[in-house]
Amino acid sequence: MNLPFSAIAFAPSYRRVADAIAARIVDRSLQAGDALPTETTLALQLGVNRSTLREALRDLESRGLLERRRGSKRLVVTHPATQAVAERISNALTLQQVTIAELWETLMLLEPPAADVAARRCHKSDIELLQTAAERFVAEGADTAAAVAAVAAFFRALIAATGNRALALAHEPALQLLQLSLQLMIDRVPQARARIRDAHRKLIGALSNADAAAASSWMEKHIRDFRRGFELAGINLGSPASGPLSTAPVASG
Amino acid sequence: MNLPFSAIAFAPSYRRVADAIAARIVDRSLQAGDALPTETTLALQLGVNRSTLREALRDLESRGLLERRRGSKRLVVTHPATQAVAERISNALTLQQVTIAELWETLMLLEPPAADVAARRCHKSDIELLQTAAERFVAEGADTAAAVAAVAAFFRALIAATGNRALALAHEPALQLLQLSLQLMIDRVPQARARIRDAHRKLIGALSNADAAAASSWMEKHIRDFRRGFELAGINLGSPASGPLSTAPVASG
DNA sequence: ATCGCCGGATTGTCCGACAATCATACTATA
DNA sequence: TATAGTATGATTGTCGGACAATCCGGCGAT
Repeated sequence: MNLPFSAIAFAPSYRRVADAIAARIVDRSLQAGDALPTETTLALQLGVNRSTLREALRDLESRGLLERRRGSKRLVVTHPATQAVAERISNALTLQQVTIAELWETLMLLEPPAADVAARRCHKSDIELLQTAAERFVAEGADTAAAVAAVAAFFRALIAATGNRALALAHEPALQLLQLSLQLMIDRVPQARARIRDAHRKLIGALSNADAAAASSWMEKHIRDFRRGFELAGINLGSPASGPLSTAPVASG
Repeated sequence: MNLPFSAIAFAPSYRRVADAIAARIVDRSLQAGDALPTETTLALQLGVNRSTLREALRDLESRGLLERRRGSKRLVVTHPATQAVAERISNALTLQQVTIAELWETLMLLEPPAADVAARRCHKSDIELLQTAAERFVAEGADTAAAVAAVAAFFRALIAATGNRALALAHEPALQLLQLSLQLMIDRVPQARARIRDAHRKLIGALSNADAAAASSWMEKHIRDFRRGFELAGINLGSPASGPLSTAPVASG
């Protein structure tokens, strides 16, 4: 019997350095908002060359653990923002060619019970956010992209009303990746706008009355409508969703 | 009236380079599995210095778009693995100090309807995976960590049975981050093992019979049990969940 | 207090270098 | 012939140093 050797792992130092810094962010000995020492001193402290350190910094930067304030030189410690993390996920899903059907189903599973929870918890301020999103949707006449953004904002506001950040992160990718299809749908299906507007109103009403059951069922109808809209618009539900895979220069603010 | 200037975005070239390469991976002109050119030629092609290029490569590497095969030098194009992406999310949630209650609630919303869907779709092979996970759970006597891993594997198998990858990614972070609490719970609550075992059996039965309603309701009981277990174990549901924030050296295989 | 200016500090980018390691072809040996 | 050993070249990881552009903070003038 030959007992198998476990492959020994050797990490190059740029990765060890990155992990060392990451560990200190995660265990909060480096607080969010703190400015990192300068590259030279950091390299000196860690005993590596500045080039090596910089490779590690790029790693951390792309993990969302570090970021550079606009128009500033120094790197500051940050915690990854929901939006940024979700974008990463969206990218991953896009690359795996996840279908529109899968994304829709995810929303279908997630949002109705989320609406239920939101109805039990939401405060006045949450309602107001929903209201403004709904109004923005109605206000957008020609600009379909803006209208779709308003729809997404409505969903986000609703999830925010649950106060559950894990939930927010879970639904965000589906939201991001469906936006293009949604836009196409609204462009092609004339009655979509009215139906979405109505759904928003009903949902706001249900949440205002803390009527969980109503909120859930309206949300279900709302999302089911999406699917019907997709079909009416001739969108192939089996086709992979392409999200905002724009690797556009991010103006970090 | 002063019309606001939109802040002009200037991206340093290491980021532009990273985005350029990322774009070619996303639009599949660089297929997964392809080996990248050598750093020198790549730097030459992109018109930047090798040091600069390497910073970009670290970025891509940490996005999961590139990886280095074990014991090899060349970087190859990859698509981010679910596991890796989920780990990123878990890290983000940890840093935001998401509470155990939030994670539990996410599972509570997600899994029952997922079980419903799974019951309608799952094949024999899916059932077998569930079966082995359940057996592994029973087999693990003393090793609580392994038992918890088996529980997680059961959940993963169930979500896999839905055939929905977006769903898989959505529930993964909650799964990862609850593992520690779950372990603690199983250690402290004697009857937990038996209840989990029973839940597994009932779920497998429901899925075998394609009984969606039963699957959903058993799953709901299963997860509700977790909460009761947490309370019995004296786990504070309001406390932030600390996941496997190990920045341990990853032996990429 | 606000504005403009200046010197030092810091980052972004480049160049060149070298040891360690990997890939490969070639050779020797059983 | 198949396996083990050896030599050679290519590639990566890491280093040191360099320099322009830009940011920061203080100082003086208004």
